[in-house]
Amino acid sequence: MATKSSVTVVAEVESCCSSVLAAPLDNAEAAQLAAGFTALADPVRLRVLSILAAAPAGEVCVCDFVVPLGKSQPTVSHHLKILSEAGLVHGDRRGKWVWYSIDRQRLAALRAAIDA
Amino acid sequence: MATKSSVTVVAEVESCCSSVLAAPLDNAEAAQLAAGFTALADPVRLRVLSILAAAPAGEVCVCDFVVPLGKSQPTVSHHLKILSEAGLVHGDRRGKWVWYSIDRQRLAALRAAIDA
DNA sequence: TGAATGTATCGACAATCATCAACGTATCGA
DNA sequence: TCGATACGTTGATGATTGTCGATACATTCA
Repeated sequence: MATKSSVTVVAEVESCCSSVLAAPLDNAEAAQLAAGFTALADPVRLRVLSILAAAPAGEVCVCDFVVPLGKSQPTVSHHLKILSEAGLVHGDRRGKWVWYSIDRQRLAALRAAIDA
Repeated sequence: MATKSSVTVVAEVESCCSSVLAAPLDNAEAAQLAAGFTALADPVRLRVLSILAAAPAGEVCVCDFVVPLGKSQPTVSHHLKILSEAGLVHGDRRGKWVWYSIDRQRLAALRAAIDA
């Protein structure tokens, strides 16, 4: 990971159509897509998405990640932040708890980027 | 990236069916998938795939990556190795040259992993 | 065999990352 | 207002990564 814009690279990946396999990617497009895949490039974060997807209500409270992931609460919070900044999940505060859910549209955008 | 198996994680991602959104991933499956996405999590490597996909013959000689990528030959070789170890590309030596091509099947396997 | 060319590897460096302990912030119930 | 609980942030640390120069390996041609 050489280049990074450090903050929200959220918006652009969504705007469909930038497929790796279609156009010869320029540096900027490549960096935006890479930021998305970077969010997926960690076992803990993939398991976060897996747990979210398997949740009946489609959302999971932060505290319910700690035990299944076997990671400390700050570490879980860290990964959720990265997923959130990549636009792959969204957090919703309700009282003391924050419920996270998957943004399947954004996930689909990444999937489309490596679509033939 | 905390955990790493350091060598070829090639074989398992291919064996279909392990979707992040279907089953609650265990550590091993998550690590294998993460290794695949790690290979995609770099702008240079995404551009490598893009250049390969755009090539009329479907394959590109190593030397023809250097200028468009704007990276040194060792760096290009390094990225090709990573993509190769992830099973996303294959190199074919012909005389002095090595021609690389995309393994679209492996790419499809990663795509399927984030499929709803 | 030797020179030239295309690739891969090695060694080193700066930058980034995952992780946790400690602390700060926010919400709820008493 | 006070104490308890749920999350987020900060700071530090060890490991990994991307990069390049130097060098080694492989192949072709003379």
